[in-house]
Amino acid sequence: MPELPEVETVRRGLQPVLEGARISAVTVRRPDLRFPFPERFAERLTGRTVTGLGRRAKYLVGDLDDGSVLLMHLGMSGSFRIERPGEAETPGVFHRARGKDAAHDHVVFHTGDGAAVTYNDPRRFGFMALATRADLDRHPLMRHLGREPTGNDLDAAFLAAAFAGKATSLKAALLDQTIVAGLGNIYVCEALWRAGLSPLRAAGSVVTKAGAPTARLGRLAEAIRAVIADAIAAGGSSLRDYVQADGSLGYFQHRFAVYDREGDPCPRPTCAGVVRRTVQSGRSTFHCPACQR
DNA sequence: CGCATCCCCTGCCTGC
DNA sequence: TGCAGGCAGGGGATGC
Repeated sequence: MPELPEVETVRRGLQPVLEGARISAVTVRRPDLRFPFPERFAERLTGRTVTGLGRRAKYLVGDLDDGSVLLMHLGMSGSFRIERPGEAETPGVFHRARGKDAAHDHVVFHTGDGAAVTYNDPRRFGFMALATRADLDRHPLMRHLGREPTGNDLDAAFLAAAFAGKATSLKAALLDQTIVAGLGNIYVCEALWRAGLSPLRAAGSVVTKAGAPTARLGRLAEAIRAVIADAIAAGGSSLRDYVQADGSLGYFQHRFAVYDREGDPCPRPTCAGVVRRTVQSGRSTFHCPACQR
């Protein structure tokens, strides 16, 4: 999927269209995404006004004027596009550069002022759900989510407590959404490279026996926050097959330090290592064995 | 409970 | 050029 920075960028693109807008109609063209749509999904949204569009981890969270909440997850391949009458797609919102076949347009939200917001998702790993604002934190999809990687509350002490005693790898621990909510495969690889830590190392091994935070964990927390903040600032385009509506590719042009760079020299100036690909939990890991220990 | 594996689904890329 | 196989941003279900 779009990872957290991409979801945040999508949120910022949709916000001006959806916030304050009345939903005049909802079309569900294909009901079998990752999970079935809630009962009477379209009816429950129609006529509502969107009072706010937020984000929690990789979920878009739309508040409605009756206290209900629309949760949207983009899965691996979900994207939105905006169409207004007599206007091209709105810059700043990602859409797929390829494969954005109308066959995969699964949901269309029509607003009172004539805009259409279409959800497209070829792989159908995305989904939508309804909740209520009052119970949002207790909702099954939200309840177990861990800390956001965007703020200062992600620090060494928190990671120490979360990693203490864990035999699982640092890579797997950082992908665990109940610890840090919103990190995905790309940014975990990048953050571990920035922190100089091996993804293969046991998570518990970076915590002292007393469970006290280490300097390593301080570097890791800082690296995670920095990687995410940089990607959001750059417009979140980590995905080569996403473009902004003006055609620019954004952040992907930077490429990454290690992600998808197997065999390339490690970009750290003082390092002579070569980026290596391994598989952890069935997913690719990229790291430099020379400077990530 | 912690942890690893498998799977959902479609499209793109590589190699034969 | 066609086709088979591998791989992809996520994360829930299952089984040890």
